[in-house]
Amino acid sequence: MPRTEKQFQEMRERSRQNILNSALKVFAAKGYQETSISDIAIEASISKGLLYNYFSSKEDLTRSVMEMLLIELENMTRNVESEKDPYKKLRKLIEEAFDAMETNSDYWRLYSSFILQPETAKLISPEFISSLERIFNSMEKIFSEIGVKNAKEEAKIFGAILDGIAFHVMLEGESYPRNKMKKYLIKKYSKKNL
Amino acid sequence: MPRTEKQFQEMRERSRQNILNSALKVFAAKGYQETSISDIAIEASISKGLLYNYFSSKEDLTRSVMEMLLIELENMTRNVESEKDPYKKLRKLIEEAFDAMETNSDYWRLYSSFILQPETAKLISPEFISSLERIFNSMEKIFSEIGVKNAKEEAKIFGAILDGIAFHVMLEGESYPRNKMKKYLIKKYSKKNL
Amino acid sequence: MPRTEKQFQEMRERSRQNILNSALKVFAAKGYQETSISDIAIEASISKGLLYNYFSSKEDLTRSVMEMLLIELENMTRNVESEKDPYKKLRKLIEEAFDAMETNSDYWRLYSSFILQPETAKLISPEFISSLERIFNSMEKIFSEIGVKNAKEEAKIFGAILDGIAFHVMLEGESYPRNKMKKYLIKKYSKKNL
Amino acid sequence: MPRTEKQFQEMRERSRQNILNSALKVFAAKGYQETSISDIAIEASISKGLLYNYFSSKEDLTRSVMEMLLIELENMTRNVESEKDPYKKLRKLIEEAFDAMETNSDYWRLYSSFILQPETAKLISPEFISSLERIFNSMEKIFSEIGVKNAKEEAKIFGAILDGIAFHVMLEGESYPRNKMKKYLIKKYSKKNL
DNA sequence: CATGAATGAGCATTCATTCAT
DNA sequence: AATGAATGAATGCTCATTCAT
Repeated sequence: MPRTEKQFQEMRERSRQNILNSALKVFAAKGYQETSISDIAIEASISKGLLYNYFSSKEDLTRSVMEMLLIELENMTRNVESEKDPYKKLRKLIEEAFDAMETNSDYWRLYSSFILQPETAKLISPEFISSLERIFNSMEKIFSEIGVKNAKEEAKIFGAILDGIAFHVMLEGESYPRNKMKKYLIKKYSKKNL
Repeated sequence: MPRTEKQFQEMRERSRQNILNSALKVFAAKGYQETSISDIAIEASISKGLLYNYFSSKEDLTRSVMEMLLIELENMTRNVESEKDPYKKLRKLIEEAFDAMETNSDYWRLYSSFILQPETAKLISPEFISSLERIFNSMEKIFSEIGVKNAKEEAKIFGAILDGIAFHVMLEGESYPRNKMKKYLIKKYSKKNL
Repeated sequence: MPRTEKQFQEMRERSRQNILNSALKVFAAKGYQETSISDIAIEASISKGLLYNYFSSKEDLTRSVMEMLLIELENMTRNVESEKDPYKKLRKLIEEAFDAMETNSDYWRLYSSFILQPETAKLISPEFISSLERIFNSMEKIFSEIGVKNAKEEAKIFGAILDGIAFHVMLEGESYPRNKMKKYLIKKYSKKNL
Repeated sequence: MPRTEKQFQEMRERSRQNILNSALKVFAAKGYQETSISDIAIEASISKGLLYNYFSSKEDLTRSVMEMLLIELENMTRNVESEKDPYKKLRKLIEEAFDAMETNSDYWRLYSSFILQPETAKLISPEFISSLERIFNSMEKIFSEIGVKNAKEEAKIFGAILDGIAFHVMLEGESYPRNKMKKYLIKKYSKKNL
């Protein structure tokens, strides 16, 4: 009995996801430039040829990996929406950001380096920027709800603080006082101080 | 008759600077990995072989380029020391940072990507981190002079804001409201508001 | 439909042998240092890239070529073992050595130069020395069987004569009186004269 | 007062010898292929340019170095001529050969590898072969004086033994029983045994 | 005579991509 | 769909040789 069209599509999708996850894993571990198509095929336990059946080039694969990361980033901010209290939203944002630095530092590093390298930057910018705008907008709304003046600017500063700290953490590693800064930020952006 | 020792040294120094500047230019335009030694030699209008007369490897050249950038960065913060008034110091820091984003955005991008890519990061980290620490320390002193509580944390936040904004500017380019943010930050960190 | 595992293995083995034989040929004709990977690839009618699919480096390829030669050398002495009479063994050794000088002189030259050049010597020495020892041991046994006093030293001298002549043949080429020397040696090491 | 033509010639000759000795030293230490013109110029404490004032190419320099070695080799055998007794001549030849293996092993190795590598071999063969013939002839004369039958063949065998042992010593290094073999050969080629 | 900066062809090696099966 | 052998262009680097001074 031949497989149905649907089964077939599911198989393809699973295979595609397998490749994407493998690529992300190897990219994060070795860096983008140091990762060869071969490395990814091995990690995914498939042949190089098959990989080209799913992605037309290394560039195409890279673009898709970056889209994955983008979606994850958006999910992170979406989680925050479940909170009602805007102060709690801010607190959750801070906590999520610090958590990500801790547990997914390789991905953050990959993410940032994708953005900063001309070759990979050109693969994502448009989507990324609109995604970033959505995130800033939702932050701005939070500050508005709280009643902060200049909510737009404060949202941008808030975002810059989180990204700037992430950058410093990537740079200094363990020696950066992550915990102290997290607590300090939570206090600074609490009801009492805004 | 052979050239004098001094003549040779001058030739070497000129040639070395020519190569360093060319490398910086091409690295900034294309990114580190996409730049070949050939590209740099062409930009410098010399042969590949000659480049190796001055730098023993691509890594050596890269390290030297990064040292140039580091010195420039330190100069930037040193300028600030000429001010007496701590509020003016903060203002000058902000202005210098925004100026750098504007005029040297390629170099900033290169600089950040150097730090984020495993392969290039290892070439500079130690010096960079100690340089960063000096900068943070001088920021902390400024906040102390002003009398801000938690000067250490506030200095880190101040630095994170500047680097975070630089990151967002690299990302969004012209669409980022640099001027508005600069003014807002200057006001936020003025005597009236601290 | 993909090729079967077995088909791939056969392809690989054929290709590997092709490369090894081509390498031996070019090494023998031009010498190790003067032979480029390109030369070998051209001789083997494949791309340079493919060569690296089979051998991880020029060094690796060279090592494999030397192993081939070593095996051939051992086979030569092993043939001798089939004889029962120790005098006939000596005679056969002499004959085989002179045959090798004649038919495989390039390989002998390559072999010797491999051993004498620091860079290639390090690739084979251990195996070669133990192989040489085995050969000397079996020669010593022959002389012992014959009842020669100082069998060990006489074996070493016998080996030195063969290698020394080979060296002179490489040097003088056709002008060296190989045939006369072969006959003379056979007589010298015959039952009548020992 | 300008230098006389003669003084001038002497200076050039001294300079030339300096380069030749430096080249020999570096060739012997690092191997021919691994030695660059730069290495030799540094060893000779002169500039690369000046070296080309004395030798037109690396090949030319190499040829001259090999001629030096050849002359040294001939001197070695000429020393032997001072002895009257042919048995003592043989003994002295053996002793000189073993001494050379011990004290000048690097030069021997270089010498042999020169002969065995196609590229360098072509630079010397004709002179070398006639030199070798002279040496064989003088050996033949010694055996004739002693009254050995087949003096020509025995001379060739004697020479082959010495070269063959030198080859094995280069190969096995310290583990080769040089002293035992030297003594054994001296005895074997003494009045009592010939 | 003497210097060493400069050249350029050549080398070993890598890797994204193609393709016969 | 699936394989991995095969390609070829590109890369970092070396070095004999030349030449302006």
